[in-house]
Amino acid sequence: MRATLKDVAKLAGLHTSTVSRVLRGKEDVRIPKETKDKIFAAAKELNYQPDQTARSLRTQKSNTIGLIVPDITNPFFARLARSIEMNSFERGYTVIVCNTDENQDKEILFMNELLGRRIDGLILAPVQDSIDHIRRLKDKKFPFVLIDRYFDEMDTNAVLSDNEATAYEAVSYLVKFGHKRIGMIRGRKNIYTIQKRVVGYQRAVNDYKIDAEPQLIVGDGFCLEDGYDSTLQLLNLPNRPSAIIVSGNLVTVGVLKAIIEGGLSIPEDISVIAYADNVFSPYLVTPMTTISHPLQEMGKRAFDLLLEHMESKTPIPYSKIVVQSEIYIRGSAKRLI
Amino acid sequence: MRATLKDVAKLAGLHTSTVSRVLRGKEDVRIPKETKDKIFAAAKELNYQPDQTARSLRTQKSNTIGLIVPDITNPFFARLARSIEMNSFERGYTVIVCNTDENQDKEILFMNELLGRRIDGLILAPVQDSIDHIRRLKDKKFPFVLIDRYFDEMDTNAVLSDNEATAYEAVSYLVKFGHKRIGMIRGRKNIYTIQKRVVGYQRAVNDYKIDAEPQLIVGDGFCLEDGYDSTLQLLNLPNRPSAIIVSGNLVTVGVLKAIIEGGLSIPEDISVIAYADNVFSPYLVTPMTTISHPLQEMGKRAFDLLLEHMESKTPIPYSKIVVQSEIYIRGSAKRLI
DNA sequence: TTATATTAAACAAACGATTGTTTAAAAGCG
DNA sequence: CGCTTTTAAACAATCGTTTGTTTAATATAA
Repeated sequence: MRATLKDVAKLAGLHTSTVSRVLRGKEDVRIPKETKDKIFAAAKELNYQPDQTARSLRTQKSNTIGLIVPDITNPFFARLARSIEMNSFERGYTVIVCNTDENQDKEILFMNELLGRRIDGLILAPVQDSIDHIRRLKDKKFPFVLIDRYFDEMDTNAVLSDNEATAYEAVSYLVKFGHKRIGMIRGRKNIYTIQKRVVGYQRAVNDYKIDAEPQLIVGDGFCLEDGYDSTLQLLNLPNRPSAIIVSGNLVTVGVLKAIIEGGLSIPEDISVIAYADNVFSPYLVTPMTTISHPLQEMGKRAFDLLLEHMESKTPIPYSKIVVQSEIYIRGSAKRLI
Repeated sequence: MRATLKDVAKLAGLHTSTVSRVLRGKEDVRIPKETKDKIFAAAKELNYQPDQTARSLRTQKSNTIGLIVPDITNPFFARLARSIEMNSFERGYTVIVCNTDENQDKEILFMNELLGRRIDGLILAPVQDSIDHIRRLKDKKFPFVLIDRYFDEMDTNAVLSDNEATAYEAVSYLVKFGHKRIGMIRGRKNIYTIQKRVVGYQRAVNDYKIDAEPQLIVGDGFCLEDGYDSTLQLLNLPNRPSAIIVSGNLVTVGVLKAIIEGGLSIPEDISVIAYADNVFSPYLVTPMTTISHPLQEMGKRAFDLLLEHMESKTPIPYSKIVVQSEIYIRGSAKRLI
């Protein structure tokens, strides 16, 4: 069996309280070096390791945070998770990861589970089909930060990117290349991120007075199949767009699949700009022009923000951090003029 | 504050022990429906949720497992993690994920941290620079299963694929296409998986009596840069190979980078077969012929195996599960004859 | 009717730490 | 020397559950 404080105390011939104090080493109670040495020696001999569950129970702090994302398999969230995990561990926190699959029920289930495990804080990319459970979190002043997604109607901590701006920029870029009919494959409609992109797209379309048909905006999901189907929809339009803007790593793969299967090529037949974050983009059939996120930074800032809220005794104001995305110009958008 | 058992008990006018028994609902002690209802009502009213840390302390079971992988950002491990997480949650377990970055010290640090948190079991893809800490785990009969990697000198649970066979097969395939000089970019030398692939490669090279120079085997890492550098090494050989077999998702990207930058193309100038598991493979500059793993199955079997060992009171024999990898023939290997 | 069996629920001791409070011994001081 | 102060370490309560054991009340049997 694992050695407990009591074992160490017995071996050192001291009381558990003394051992605890010495091993924690926090208090300014001066304890003779001799005693300390005895305790350290005993702890070492027994290979003592404090029991986190006992400690958590007593201190009401688990040194654990939850991370709820749609799918860790998506490079976007994998890299976010990676950064969060690294930063957490540096500060003595451990991360429990949950995948919602964009399923609202699962998200709520996970949240309850995590809360039961007395996590100290939560970082989540919410499914956004409902908001009540998150409002409850806020009401009970539980520390959490949203990542990549947000509720305009609710003030919370969040780390986001400026999707409206980048979408506008993407359209501008294509317009400058002579495109007058641009499709958008949007990913899940309900998602904040996506809605902002649509807004940016629409604003640009209006500003530049290019084709603004509702059928040009399609899609409602982040799977490969969603990208595939959406692309087909656009391709089958009576007057098909000369370019499309697509959201999501997997969706982009679906787009490629549909275009290639349709015997078309990028950018000769159709131009593509993708919101994507993965190392493969430059090496695809056509090197993909992408809008990408500083994921490592986003992860770090999310954790730092969470930490601040977890450690503060008094409520502090929420922060909405917006990071800068970047367009990586590669070969998937063709100049028409 | 969060409601405790005591609160529920008070509201229901009963003792905590009774409440606990009813809420747990395990024991066959028959309790009047009336009493039960009172308790359920009270629990519901207070929105009672048991405190896992307290429960863990008492029951000596955390319902948490650890997962230590090199890098969750690598699709290989992301998909493994995903599968493990899903299966775990279904059985009431939660997963703490740690990334070692192939750093042995980190792995040991994580292991101790996780053990302190009283995880019930561990799944890990070890760094394999040392073995003592794992032997200790085994000695204390702590339930764990290795995934993708193994120590030939130590009998443990593991879920693996047959790397020697697939490497042999890959060489055979290339030989049948007329290749007589095949390079291997191996990834980290120390890793079991890699060593087996090298063995398979060498056996095939001998069997088919094709070029067997030691310089044809290069590389010692899983980063993009490792792939890049290794490719350059092979390309700069006085007599460069007509094909290469490469290990790792990121390494493969590095290979692509080097080949493209060198003004060469796949498979015209050089053929490539990659051990890779990602959705992009079919849509790369050249659709990549890959050897891929049933990752979902591997994750599931690893968890099931772990569960079996966690739940068994008596020690049970270790299992070494070998799953079937598959070669996906795409366009990156050229027929020379 | 008394003894026994059954039922329903309370009691109380853990689990392994942390931490406010107390005690006992040693040191300091006039 | 007698008193106070300081130091060193023990005491004991607590965190929120679970679970073996008791108790009290009721039902059953002889």
